[in-house]
Amino acid sequence: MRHDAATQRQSDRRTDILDAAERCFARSGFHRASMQDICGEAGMSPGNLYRYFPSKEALIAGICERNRADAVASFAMVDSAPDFFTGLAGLARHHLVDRTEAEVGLCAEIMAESRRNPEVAKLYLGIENDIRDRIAAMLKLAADRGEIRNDVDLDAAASVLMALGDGMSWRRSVDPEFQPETALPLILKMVHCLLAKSDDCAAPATETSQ
Amino acid sequence: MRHDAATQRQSDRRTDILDAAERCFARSGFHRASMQDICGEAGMSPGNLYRYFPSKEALIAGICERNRADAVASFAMVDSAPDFFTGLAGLARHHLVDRTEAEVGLCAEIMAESRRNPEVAKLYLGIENDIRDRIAAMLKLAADRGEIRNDVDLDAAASVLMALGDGMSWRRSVDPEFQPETALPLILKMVHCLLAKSDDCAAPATETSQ
DNA sequence: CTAATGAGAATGAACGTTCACTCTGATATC
DNA sequence: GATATCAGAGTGAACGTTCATTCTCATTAG
Repeated sequence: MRHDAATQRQSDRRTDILDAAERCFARSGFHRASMQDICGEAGMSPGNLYRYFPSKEALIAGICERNRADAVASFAMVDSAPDFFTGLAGLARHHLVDRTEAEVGLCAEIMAESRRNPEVAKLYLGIENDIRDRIAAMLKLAADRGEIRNDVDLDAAASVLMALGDGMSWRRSVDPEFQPETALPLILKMVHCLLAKSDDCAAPATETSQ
Repeated sequence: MRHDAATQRQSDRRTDILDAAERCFARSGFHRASMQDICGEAGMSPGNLYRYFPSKEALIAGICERNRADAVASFAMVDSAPDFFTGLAGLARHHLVDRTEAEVGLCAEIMAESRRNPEVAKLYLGIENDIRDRIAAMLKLAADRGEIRNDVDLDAAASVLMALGDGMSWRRSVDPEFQPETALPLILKMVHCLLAKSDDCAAPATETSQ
């Protein structure tokens, strides 16, 4: 089809623009990054950029959606983990340590923007609910398998895990002195204590530290 | 002295303005609240407001400082608590449940702003370090008293506690469905597991829930 | 030729801030 | 006691800037 080439080209252009916008947004935040900045970064004039995205809001929404896709993808590793706590540790490491400064910053930007912008809020809560569901499913599966205790409110636990992750991620983006590597083992131990069967509650105290 | 009356009056006016600004900021955020809004809320013309504060930045900084004072004050209750875990529970309840929507929102606004505004960042990190130090002191005291185990990195634990608090607070401000009351007992239990001496690790499992 | 692609100047609204001015009440002068 | 003088609280229209968005016109591809 002749269409394909043009459509593909359009899609590529959109991706280029989103890439440029992402760089600008991570650097300066949604508000301080002007369309002129983004145009400069994308090597494109404003008039032309507006042929691909109808507004700055649309750019922000586009960035959020890409972020959503990435976040959901990061759950793939969980399915291939041998047991619940190993999967959780991998997820935590990916979320808290492996992500670049820019990724963490962009994520914080989205969180902050969701407080102001209803459009972004809807997208953001969509992501969050999606992730919570996945975590809850993880917990459910682990409970069925007998890997964790079964007298805990799983939905509440999922919320707590998310709040924990958000808090750490946020702190990392705000406090340059914060060291995720130091905190991670403590967190894992804490969660282990909360969820593990009482038998092996005190077992793995400092296996990851030092 | 004749000065006193005038000085007092000036100070009162500044407080009035900060109150108005706080209401506007909590409602619309730092960026979306215009100086006109604040002037309206304060019942005052722009020209006059600028006689008391040199810029919008100065208003924001003023709000942050007041917030700092409040946060520090909330640690008073800890000193009067019978033991560590009781004090921590009170602190957590105050921080996560008792605070109004507006207070939580304003706090989130400050956190977000600190990512953009170096002035606010300095103030915010000042607050945070102050609080971390207090938490670390709490932990140290509890460790000395033998209330908690002594093989934990106390500074790291303080960071984790703060991240936990921030994460919960943030979530409350962003997700209307989030219920702090449900999550609180889980969190307390988790922290108890992390810090309590292994003997009574599994002891208070669901004492607060149900 | 015409339709898509692109550039970049122009537009208009929003906003923080300023400025020239008024109003009020106290103090000093006669 | 009445009047002139003055400080400073308060006003609100206007200014300059920033920024998202649009308009006009050139270039290129089919």
